[in-house]
Amino acid sequence: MRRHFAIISSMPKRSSAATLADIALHAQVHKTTASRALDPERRHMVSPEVVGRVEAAARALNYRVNRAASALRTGRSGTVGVLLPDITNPVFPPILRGIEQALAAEGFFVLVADTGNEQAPDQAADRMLAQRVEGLIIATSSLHDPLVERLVRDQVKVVLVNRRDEDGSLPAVVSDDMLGMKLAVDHLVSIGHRRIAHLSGPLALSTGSLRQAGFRQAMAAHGLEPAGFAECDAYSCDAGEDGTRRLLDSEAEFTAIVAANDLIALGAIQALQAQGRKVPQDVSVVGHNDMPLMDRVSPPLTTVRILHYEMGFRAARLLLDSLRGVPGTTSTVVLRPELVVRGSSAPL
Amino acid sequence: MRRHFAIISSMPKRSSAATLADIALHAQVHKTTASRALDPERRHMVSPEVVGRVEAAARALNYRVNRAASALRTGRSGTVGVLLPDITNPVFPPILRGIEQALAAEGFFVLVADTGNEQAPDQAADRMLAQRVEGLIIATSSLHDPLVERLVRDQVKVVLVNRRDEDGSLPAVVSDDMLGMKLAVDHLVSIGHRRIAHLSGPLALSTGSLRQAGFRQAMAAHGLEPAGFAECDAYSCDAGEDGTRRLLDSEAEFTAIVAANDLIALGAIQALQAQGRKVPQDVSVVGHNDMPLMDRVSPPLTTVRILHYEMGFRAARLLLDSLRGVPGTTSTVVLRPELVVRGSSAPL
DNA sequence: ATGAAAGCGCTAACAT
DNA sequence: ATGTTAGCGCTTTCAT
Repeated sequence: MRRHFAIISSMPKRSSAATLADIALHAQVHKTTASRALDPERRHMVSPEVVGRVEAAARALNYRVNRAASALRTGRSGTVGVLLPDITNPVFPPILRGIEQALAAEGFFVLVADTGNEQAPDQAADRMLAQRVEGLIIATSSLHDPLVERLVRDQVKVVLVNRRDEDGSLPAVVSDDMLGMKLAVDHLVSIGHRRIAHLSGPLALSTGSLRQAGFRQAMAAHGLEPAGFAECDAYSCDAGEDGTRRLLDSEAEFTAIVAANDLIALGAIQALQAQGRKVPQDVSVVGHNDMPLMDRVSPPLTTVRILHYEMGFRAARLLLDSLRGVPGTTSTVVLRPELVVRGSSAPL
Repeated sequence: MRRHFAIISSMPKRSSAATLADIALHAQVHKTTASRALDPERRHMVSPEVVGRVEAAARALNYRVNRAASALRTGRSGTVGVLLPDITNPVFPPILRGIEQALAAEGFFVLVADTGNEQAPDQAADRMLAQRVEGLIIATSSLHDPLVERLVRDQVKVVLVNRRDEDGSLPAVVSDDMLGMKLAVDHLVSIGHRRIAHLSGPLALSTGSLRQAGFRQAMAAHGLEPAGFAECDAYSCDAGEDGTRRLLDSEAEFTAIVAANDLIALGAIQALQAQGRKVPQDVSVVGHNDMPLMDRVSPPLTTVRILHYEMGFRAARLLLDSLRGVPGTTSTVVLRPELVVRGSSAPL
């Protein structure tokens, strides 16, 4: 096309974007030389004077390398895919931000798929692989995830974030879920609670399963039995309300609830108040995650703070290292959570 | 490479990903035919029987089209860039989700850049253009945005979301900011308030500017003068606290505040309470956006609900139409907000 | 230090 | 309905 126009007349500028050939022409060098001059990694092979000419030409023609072409040639697309279950869940934005900033610093881009309900993560992953992403960061995985297993079989570079696989064989960046629950239980015990119930997340997820195990272990360490238990089928307020109603119906007696997640905790508070039980006077509630705004809900939520941003950032770094063949990138990074005491828990 | 291996020995399967040539070989057709058979748009040119053979081969070899190659050939990358100022601001996740789902439905991918503080949106946009995104959805633009002007000059397809440009010449999907403020003011007036102050957002942004104008206009319609005004330099709790302190220092007398945004409203409540003023008994506060969790903060926030998800969804649709050359895609879509009355506002 | 040639994998245009 | 040819724009050999 452009060539065609060029023959007809000297076009005003470019009918489409400038290419290396244009730069080469303008700077009076071969396009190979132009390519080298514009790449910091290979610039040293070119005389400073030529580098100057090429850069000037690139600026004059508003040149931008065509990543589709270089991706085809080199096999590197400069993109990484991120699979999220639901970006509107407040846990994920800071994770995504950490991922994005770690990758942007190295010139990589993030392709995001919010796999939500309708669209299966499998499809999203396949489309991403067609886009030739160099690796995948997955926040959607369950303990036994067929998708993840398939990806690993296909030798796709994968890092899990916020979730881990059953046998811990995949690189993952997570918070110490067992420790988090211990912090919550220890806090409640220290202010006098003995009858403590647990609202778990989905047990098919590592977070749900590990936090439940952490709860039981922490209780046992104090010589206590769980005073009640209900599994919530999602990390949402609704699921928390529902789980709490089941807990109340079971006629379990408890003075405190440890929830697997802040949203579940908010649902629990809602359900308790609907039954006339005051939080924290009648029942203390502790969440997990310390999502944004948890200091401003009513009552302000006592919770376990997780380093979301850092989780995303380190997951991205782990993937970058793995792409560059740095050894030891199969390791799992476990971040240390901390307790944040607010108004939803009170001495018995 | 692969060719090389193939000569040495019959490799176990593929040393790298299968290509069209592999499929063609396997299905005993020319690769052009294979290409046609795998593309729904061109499948009709191929006999059903051959389509079957090709599809079987593709499945057997786990074939995925190389988008880098097809992007180079067709000039279409199947990606769209999204520029966000801060994904951790709760306004943006639902917008991003709407964008993502509208685009995914058409086989497009989203490249996200969180331009935050450090990295200029300009750089992100340039890198995206190098990636050959087919268009850009921008949520970061100010009223006079040099970046947007440059992009338009370069004929980049751009849609603004949640923000608009000064003269409304660019396609944009926004909420009716003036109407939103009228809803807030009318509500307060209807429950007896007369002395109403405004905490605006940054006036360089269309939302800040239009909401301020909407506030003044709505007040004037009731024959009222603004009882006080402060510009907040960001849409954040901190900026809201700061603005409220300035309002209080100015010794303006008011019984209600209309904030340009929920986070600013939360900051205002914080600052008022710190001065011993109760919300809503002493001062009513109305927010804007109805971010997630605004029904659970203390007191539950009266606010103006914006259709964030739909805003993102329609912005993406607008861009898709524009990419396909549908006429009339320069139009601006204005969505209708609605008032949500909760506990932060009360009769005088 | 620079240039020439080749080809990544795909699809559009042109045969047959 | 299928095949042939060519080339998108880049970077990696391999010369010079």
